[in-house]
Amino acid sequence: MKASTVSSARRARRPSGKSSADAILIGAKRLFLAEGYDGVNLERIAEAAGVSRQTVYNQFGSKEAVFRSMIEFHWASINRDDIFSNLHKARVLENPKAILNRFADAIFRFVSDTDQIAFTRLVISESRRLPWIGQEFYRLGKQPLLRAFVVCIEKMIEDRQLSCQNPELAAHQFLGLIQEFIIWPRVMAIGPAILEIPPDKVVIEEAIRMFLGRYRVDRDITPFRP
Amino acid sequence: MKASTVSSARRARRPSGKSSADAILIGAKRLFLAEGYDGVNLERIAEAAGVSRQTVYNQFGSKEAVFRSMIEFHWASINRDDIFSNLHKARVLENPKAILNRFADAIFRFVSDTDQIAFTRLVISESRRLPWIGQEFYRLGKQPLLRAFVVCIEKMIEDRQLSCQNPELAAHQFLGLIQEFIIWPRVMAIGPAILEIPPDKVVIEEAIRMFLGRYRVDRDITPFRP
DNA sequence: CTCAATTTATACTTTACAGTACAGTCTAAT
DNA sequence: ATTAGACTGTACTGTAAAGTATAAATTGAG
Repeated sequence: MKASTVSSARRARRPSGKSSADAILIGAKRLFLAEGYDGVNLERIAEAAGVSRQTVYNQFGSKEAVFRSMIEFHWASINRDDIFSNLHKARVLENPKAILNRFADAIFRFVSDTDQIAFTRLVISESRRLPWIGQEFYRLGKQPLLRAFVVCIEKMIEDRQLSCQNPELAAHQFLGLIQEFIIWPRVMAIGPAILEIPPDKVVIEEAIRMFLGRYRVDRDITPFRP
Repeated sequence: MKASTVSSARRARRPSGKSSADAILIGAKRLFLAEGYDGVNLERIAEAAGVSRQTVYNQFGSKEAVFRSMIEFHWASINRDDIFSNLHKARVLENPKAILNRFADAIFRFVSDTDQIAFTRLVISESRRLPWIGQEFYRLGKQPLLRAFVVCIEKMIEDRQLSCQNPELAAHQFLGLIQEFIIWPRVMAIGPAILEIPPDKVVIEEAIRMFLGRYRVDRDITPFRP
């Protein structure tokens, strides 16, 4: 019943540079992170990519395939080395406090550079439908961060700067001390924070203080007291 | 086209005892917690409650209304006093270690007695659609627990058992030290854990040790060392 | 017993979206 | 210039689920 079957196919073979697949994934990532799997349909993803819905099907075959590719795309686009490579380069004689500070800094960069808050929400929401996404989240996200930190701790133990039986546990403890303030309040609450959280600087400072209060080796008789 | 329009309405006016509304909420809670908002339709909720779908509409009007009522029902069914009333009764001379242990215990009971893992997942998943549920979760769940704990800490400070400038921060720190192991791994991963977490006993013991290492007042010259 | 409230079964409307089909059109490579 | 392949617009199917309407049936209360 439509008057004109004319004027279709304004573009064929994407002009140049990026493939349409990339454009789709970029749009899909933004939309999925912002509104969740069920909150977005392929129409909108196509629109966001400046592409027809049919093209999305041509390239990926199904919505779930788009989602899966988007996750891979997300992890691939993170240059982990940039974020915490220098953790490994910790000089032997460096201050434990400085090392911990650097790790905390790596966490911050990781969180802000990689949409971790929205991504965490997505993982939790969809891990029932797609069990692998929780595992990938750990394998590609948290695990490398943790591993790097454990290595740091072990180095400090070797250097007799720290006394610690279980470096893995200690690493988790430090993480917990920070995430409780930085990550979870934001994951739980959309929009403005519900609770008053102290400024990041204080959180980190206090986490380090507590951590060292437990694991620092006392080089003299007086206990660690700031 | 159906042969018989006979034999309908097997029951009218629920026999006795609980109203059908309660049965619906109980079923809804189980299903929503297990499969999320979108994962369940009212047909199944009605079925789980042994009630017709129409009755669900008669009683609640819409799916979202069922969900909202289910959340209220959940919080109403938690007897907070049972879980951590004795925190307030901490005897003046009691050991800080014992008090912390009791708080950790309260967390455990809270988590296991109230489906907190599944519920947390639900809150995170649906707080975009329903922003109030995140706030309610904090107001009715975490906040009371935290408040009670802060009071404990302040009491210990008065008794000169602890030295602490910011009891609220300290409470969060202790929480973080425990939740990192007990809550979040389970929230992130459906099914078997991905990472090896130490047994709860160890986690709590180490959290207390670290907490006291930072905030315990030293009554003699020797530093706290187990 | 009778009545009114309540419940049920069934059938219907509406909406939303995944996925498919296809014909027409543009561009790049040969 | 021709052609192959990528892309588009449009229209279609199928399905799932929310929500509505209604007549029949049941039961408790008076």
